[in-house]
Amino acid sequence: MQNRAERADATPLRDPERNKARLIEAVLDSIAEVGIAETTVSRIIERAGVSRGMIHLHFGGKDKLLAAAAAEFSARYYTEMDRQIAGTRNDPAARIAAVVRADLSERILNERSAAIWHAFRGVARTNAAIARYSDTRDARLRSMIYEAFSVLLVPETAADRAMVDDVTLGAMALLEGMWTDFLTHPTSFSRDTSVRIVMRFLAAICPGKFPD
Amino acid sequence: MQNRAERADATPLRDPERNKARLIEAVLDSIAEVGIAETTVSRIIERAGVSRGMIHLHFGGKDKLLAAAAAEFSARYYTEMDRQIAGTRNDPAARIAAVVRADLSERILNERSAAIWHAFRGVARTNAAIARYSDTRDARLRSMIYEAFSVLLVPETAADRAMVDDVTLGAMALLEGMWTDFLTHPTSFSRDTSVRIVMRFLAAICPGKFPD
DNA sequence: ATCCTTAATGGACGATCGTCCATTAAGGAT
DNA sequence: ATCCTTAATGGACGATCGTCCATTAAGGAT
Repeated sequence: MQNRAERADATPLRDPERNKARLIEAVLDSIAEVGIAETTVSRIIERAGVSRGMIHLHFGGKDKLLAAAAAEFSARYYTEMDRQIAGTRNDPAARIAAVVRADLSERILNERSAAIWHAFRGVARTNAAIARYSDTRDARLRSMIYEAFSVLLVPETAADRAMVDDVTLGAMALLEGMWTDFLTHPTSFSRDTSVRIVMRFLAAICPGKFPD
Repeated sequence: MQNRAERADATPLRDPERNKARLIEAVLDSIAEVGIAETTVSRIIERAGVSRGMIHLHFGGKDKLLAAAAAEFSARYYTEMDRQIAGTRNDPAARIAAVVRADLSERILNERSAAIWHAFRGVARTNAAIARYSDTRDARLRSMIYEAFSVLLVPETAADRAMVDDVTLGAMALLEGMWTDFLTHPTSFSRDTSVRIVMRFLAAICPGKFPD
């Protein structure tokens, strides 16, 4: 290892934030590649290139590091979602289409993210910390869709409001199912086909609301 | 322990098939209640009420027992599915409706099965044996839906055949999404609402094919 | 130049984990 | 009644696991 004076850049030898980020990234990579069961402390620190004591030092333990990784994964989801749907606030049909395209876009849905998401889902029921961030991502997507349909369908009667609930649930289910299809059939999956099918279902159930 | 002559019933002291079944049931119960990570050899044998060596004796190891449990879970799914859709062979619309109702029926979708299913999904990517039986259940459902739509929509052109593919994928996605909704919102989930929404989406995309 | 806070290290530790085998005994075959 | 196959037992075992702390040293404060 070079000493500080010899290093050309100004990378400090000590950088807790960088090390925390490396640990979180190592956890997400490890879950995507070998699964949660094989994501042990020894594998994590090896990937992150840090020493054994650092998980306890910065996160207080392995479980809290996993929770932090779930939080980061969830935060990245809606940061990217917000970025992709920016500018559609005044057009609910365009916003719904943008949410669907974003949820199935390469930056949000890819082999890594689908693997991580389903791994977290699988343990969320018995891991309260992971469940919290899993739910957060979920609720975020749901409220976006719900708000947009509330504007698009201008519900007045109780039946109208039930329609907004129903179509929101249906849209969520379709997107969720497409993620699962991606996970289970990564080679035959087509991003464009998935977007098209979801939009066809939504257009069919809301006649005249989604002009081509 | 009573000796054989004293026991009123004829329950044998040795019964390998009964013990295998107990182990598989203990694994499924444990996964549903505490998750795969906590489903250790010690917990499994405690639930099953058998001795430590029996997993190795009857299954060759813990991993093979988990695979056998996944196989059993998958087999029960389509046994029950077949039972519920019996008698709809000549009416594709009725068959699709029956498949949807069955997939969301209490006997197939309940808190235990949803928890087990998502737990298996979460590890399938990194556990080839579990992936195999996960895929089997999946392919079974898909082919039932595909066959029914092939009859219902009488595809002649390439576009017609693409429609069958699309609506099959959409139906699978909707059902998959409803299972996830059940898992993540068990209290607010409504079986009837879910069936109704899936059927409304399918009816909307296949006009006139699903008479009420 | 010296002090002080705290980031970082890495190994020791007890607590599991799943495997496997020597031993016992059930229960059918003879 | 005796033999023989094999189901069943339960503890020993080595191999991890995650935690934690004594120690080192980076680097800002004085």
